[in-house]
Amino acid sequence: MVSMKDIAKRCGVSVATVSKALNGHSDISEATRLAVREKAREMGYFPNSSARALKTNRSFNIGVLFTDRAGNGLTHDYFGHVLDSFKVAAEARGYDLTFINTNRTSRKMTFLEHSRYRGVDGVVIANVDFDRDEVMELVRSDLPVVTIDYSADSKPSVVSNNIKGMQDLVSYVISMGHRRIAYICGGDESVVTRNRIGSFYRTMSEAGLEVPDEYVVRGDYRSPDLCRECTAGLLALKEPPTCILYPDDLSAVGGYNAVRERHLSIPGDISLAGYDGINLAKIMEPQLTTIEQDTVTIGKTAAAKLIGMIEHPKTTLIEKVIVDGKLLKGGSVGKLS
Amino acid sequence: MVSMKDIAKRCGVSVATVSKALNGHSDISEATRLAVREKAREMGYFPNSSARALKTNRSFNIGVLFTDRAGNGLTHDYFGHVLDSFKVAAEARGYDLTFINTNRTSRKMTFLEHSRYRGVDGVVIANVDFDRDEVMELVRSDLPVVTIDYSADSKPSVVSNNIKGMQDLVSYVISMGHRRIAYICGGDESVVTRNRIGSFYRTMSEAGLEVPDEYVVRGDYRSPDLCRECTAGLLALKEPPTCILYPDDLSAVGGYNAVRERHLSIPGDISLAGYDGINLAKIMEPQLTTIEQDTVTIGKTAAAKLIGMIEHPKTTLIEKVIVDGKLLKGGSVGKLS
DNA sequence: TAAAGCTACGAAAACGTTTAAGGATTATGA
DNA sequence: TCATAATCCTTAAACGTTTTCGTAGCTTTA
Repeated sequence: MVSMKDIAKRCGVSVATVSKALNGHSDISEATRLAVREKAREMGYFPNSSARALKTNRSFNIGVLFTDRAGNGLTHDYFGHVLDSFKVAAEARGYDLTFINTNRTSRKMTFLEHSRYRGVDGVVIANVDFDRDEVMELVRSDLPVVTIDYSADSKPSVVSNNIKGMQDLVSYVISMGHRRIAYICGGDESVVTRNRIGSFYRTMSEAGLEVPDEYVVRGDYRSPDLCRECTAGLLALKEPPTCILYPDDLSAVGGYNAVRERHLSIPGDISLAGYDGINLAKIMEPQLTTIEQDTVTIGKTAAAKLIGMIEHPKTTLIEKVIVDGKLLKGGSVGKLS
Repeated sequence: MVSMKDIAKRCGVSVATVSKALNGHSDISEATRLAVREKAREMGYFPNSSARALKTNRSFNIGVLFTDRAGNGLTHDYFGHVLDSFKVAAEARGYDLTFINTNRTSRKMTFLEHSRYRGVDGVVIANVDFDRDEVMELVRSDLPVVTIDYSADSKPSVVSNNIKGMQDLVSYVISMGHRRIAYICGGDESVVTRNRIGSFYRTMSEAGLEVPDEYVVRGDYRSPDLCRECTAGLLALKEPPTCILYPDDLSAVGGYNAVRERHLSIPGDISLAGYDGINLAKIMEPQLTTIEQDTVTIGKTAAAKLIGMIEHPKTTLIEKVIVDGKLLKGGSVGKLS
């Protein structure tokens, strides 16, 4: 590897001059700056990130804490897209991404210890169990952190507007003539789940519609099988709903299956709607009505916030940014006369 | 951050002794070793990875080069699972993962330059365009590299057994009584595509079956829409196939849609089969017959190979490891009398 | 009792950077 | 003409490790 020392030798200047020339300090003449930069380019020089990090305490590396029940959140469509967008935005500003959600190492480090060990400049957290001590230790630390779809007082966050999303979806379904609307909701106690349930009830109530208790059942996220069962239960009611809402698009597939097993048609006999707007929703037949989350904006905004905290800690607000989703009208919700 | 210097001070020994005690060198007495380790634990010490990397040229960091046409391969179900498995295996051996497939940085680095800049110990490459100069530069470099689903002479690789997979699938379909089998294949010129096509023809031929030219059409990977069109074309033939194979499971969804649009039934009127065995395949109705790729083994093996190259360069073979998939019999392929 | 060999530790250099402080040369001003 | 200032560069220390080499003090051996 070619180092500054090599460039210095070839240019006949000191290492310090090379450093300053490359970093654009003002006490270097235009002539040497150009000469050094040219030689550096010619010799294929790139800085050693470890040395730089050691000296400056800046690694230009961002820690990623993404998990789901299955493991690392890498196989999760919605969060995969969010991460993707985050990555593009971060890289455009010179940051790389390193996973810090170690599954099991020899010596056990907490997430915070791992972050310090790797010297990351900041951490983005999404889709984890925020009740875990380890996670809260990180959130409460002095490290720049941004959380996605969860808000802590101490750190900025980017959250999807689940209240408005649910409201838009339910309003649309009502506008299509439905009165008996059921909701298979997520199985956890997260803010996301609570907000969606709350918004569901409120929107229904504001439209003057009753929601029988048996219309709101606990399903789970990304669980087509469980949601298939729940759907079967709803369809077996003596007064079944005319439309069923699911916690996410993947779960809605379970609904499609339950309906088809009974040789019913969508949306002729029953209407269904999902949430998230992943690719799958667009290729289902009939196309799934859903709320498309703006993963690009969420990821990009989170990256901007985190890098803001890193580079301008004084002027970056600890705020909660709310990103709206978009109603995607598919054929899965039919018009009731 | 607590450093070795702090521990040294508290223990009344030199920094060198602390380093050696923590790293288990033999020229340290049992007594001091224990004392140092205890203090380190007590003070919450963790090494500074930058300093260590700078000194030892070992970062315990692995570069990840995963892309797809859409971007970073993070939203790709099959490779997402492979990466997931790789990650678990690598972390168990103390390695972290950093992306090196930078989309666009201020100063443009090649993948190799980026790898050296970050000082990664090795790189895992999957699902990229291996014809790109940048990729081949990396593959041909002296850096430890392992490739997935592609083999270069100079580096070990882990590849899915597409030949056997296709053979198993086609044999099964034939055993179900099908004679007129069509194949919508991938749209690129990759080894994966070539091997599958070759295996398809060979298996058909060995069974004494003809394959009309119009039965093999160019689709594309993960493209339900294109594959829906191709399916429509096949169904419109004056002698349509009784079974259609797709390049992957997602694309098969396009097939399902095309069939349903025509009010035909699966597998009553037409049988379909996919490839990959992603979660989606298991929740489709009827369940999709497919070849389930062993993503866990692929990822785990790749990690073992790469770490082998890093830690024991002399004794690690530059070999091609072939991992078999598993036939998953769903209801989408029916029995023909 | 002296030479040799161990054992357990420390001093110091090195990895590749950044940066504060200082020094040499030239330009400016009275 | 001389002090002062500005410009451009160098020296050296530092970041937190690892590792080579040296050595003090002890034990063994003959």
